[in-house]
Amino acid sequence: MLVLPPHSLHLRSLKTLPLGASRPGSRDLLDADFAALGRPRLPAAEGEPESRAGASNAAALVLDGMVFAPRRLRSGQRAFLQGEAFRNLYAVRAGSFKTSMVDHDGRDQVNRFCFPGDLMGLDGLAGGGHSSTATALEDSDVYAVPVTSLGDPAVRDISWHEVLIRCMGQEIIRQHAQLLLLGRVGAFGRLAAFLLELSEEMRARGYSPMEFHMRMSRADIGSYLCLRLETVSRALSTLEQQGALTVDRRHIVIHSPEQLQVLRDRDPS
Amino acid sequence: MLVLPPHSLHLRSLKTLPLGASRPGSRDLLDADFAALGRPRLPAAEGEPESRAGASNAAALVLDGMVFAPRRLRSGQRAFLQGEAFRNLYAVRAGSFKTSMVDHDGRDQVNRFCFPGDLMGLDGLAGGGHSSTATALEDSDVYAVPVTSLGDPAVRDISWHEVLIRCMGQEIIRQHAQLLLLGRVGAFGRLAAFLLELSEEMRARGYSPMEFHMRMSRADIGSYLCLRLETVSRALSTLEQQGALTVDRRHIVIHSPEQLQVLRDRDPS
DNA sequence: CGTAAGTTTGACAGCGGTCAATCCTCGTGG
DNA sequence: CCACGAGGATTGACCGCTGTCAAACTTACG
Repeated sequence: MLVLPPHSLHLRSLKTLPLGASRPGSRDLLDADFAALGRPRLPAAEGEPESRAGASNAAALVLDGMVFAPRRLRSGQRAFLQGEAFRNLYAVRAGSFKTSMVDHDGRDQVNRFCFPGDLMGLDGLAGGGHSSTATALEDSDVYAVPVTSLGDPAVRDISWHEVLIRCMGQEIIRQHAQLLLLGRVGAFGRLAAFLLELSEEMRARGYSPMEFHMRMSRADIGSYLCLRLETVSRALSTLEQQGALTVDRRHIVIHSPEQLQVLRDRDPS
Repeated sequence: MLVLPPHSLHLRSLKTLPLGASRPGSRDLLDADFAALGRPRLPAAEGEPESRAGASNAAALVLDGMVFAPRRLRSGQRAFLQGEAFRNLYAVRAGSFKTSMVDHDGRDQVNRFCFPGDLMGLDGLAGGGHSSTATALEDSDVYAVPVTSLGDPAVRDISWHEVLIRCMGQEIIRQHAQLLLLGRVGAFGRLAAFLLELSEEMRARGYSPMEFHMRMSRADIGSYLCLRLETVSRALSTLEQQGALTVDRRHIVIHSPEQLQVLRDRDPS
């Protein structure tokens, strides 16, 4: 049985707060936290001996039993499905995901892209089962956090509730900001905002914010931004012609973040 | 000091769950719950004697002190402002509100319309103050629920946290559904969805779902649906010409909800 | 090597945005 | 009581952005 070190999820929940609030070196702390949750392992049960380091402190005791072993998901596999009963929240340990909803016609809308440290499945907390599907964009690892940890009197922990409430508040703000974006700007502004968003995710995880690899397809990006994939492709090509960035397949090199910011902030439509 | 009867907010939190889950007569219960919170009163402090009926049961005791007297807001006044420190959640007692975000240019995006029983200000729970503004669309009453009730050990109540988590989950689902709508259908489908949404709100509160008065302007509707006000006006006129509804100023009579459903569900782009 | 999936690019049409004029309703003040 | 002005709503004209359809190309993978 794995245990949750103190603050690990709490720190993660603060990840998307204004960066000024995070102290330097916080990323290392977070990585350490996640590493302490257990080594990556394959889905097949392996009896590898568990290192119980850190299991004996107080916070770990309070949350003991709340987190299971990480699960490895191959690209395209789903952590949970829309309509499925709500059993777990999922914390991304490695890799990336998209969460999407499908309507009765089969068209699906991407709600969010998730990276290490992100919590998936919050919509299930409304009580009606999962209302979205989480699909791995590459081979990824997730921690499953059983929902029973919320209702079980033995595990009830106010701080864990507060972490959750904070995460959900951030999710709500994220969605509002997305709405604001869609109402304010056209295809170029939306794509610029998306690229800057990705860039920020990369920076927050210690990768280069100026050069990165997108794991999602053009169709996924289009769905996320309420655009057709052709429009996304065209806008990328145009931005490349304008010298704002270089795009090779899914590899992006940003040359002028300033230009992207202008498109995001001032481009009417 | 007013007290919160057992389940009152909890019942409200279930308001937007699938209707199949709500039992008949639930609306009367909800009204009774809100009525028990206190009579409507003007903002000026009036020393009218407080009826303490129901104050002595266990649930009321647990939540005692969490709810203040309702506040009367005139049309156009704000319950809270974007950027303001987060001090209260607000439960609508009577009237209606819009919550909106403004960007650096002053353009504002309506996120949601709120009616009696709705909880406003959930975005403040992320920890960074209010990220939106709540504006009364008519003379309205709200209950202010101090955020201190969340952190104060004396008032800590797991069920209250769970109510909040459930409300936030529903808010997240609502936003996802809105995104799905925007990506799927064009102006007519969006407007049809909006009218059916309003219709459902009216039905849930005991008013006629086929004939009602909209308190929001065309500009507000357009902002909410990511459309210009002229497009909203045009679409309304066209729907009227098609016989789906009658529109007189802000008074709506729906003649064919079926036609609206078709527009919402099947109309591409 | 062949098939499938993803991407790019082109042509074209239409929806919705923009600008503008007019109308209507309501509140205010003469 | 009426005149006036402001804000909201409607309608028209125009056009540009983006969706749609289609074809060609590249890469990945069996």
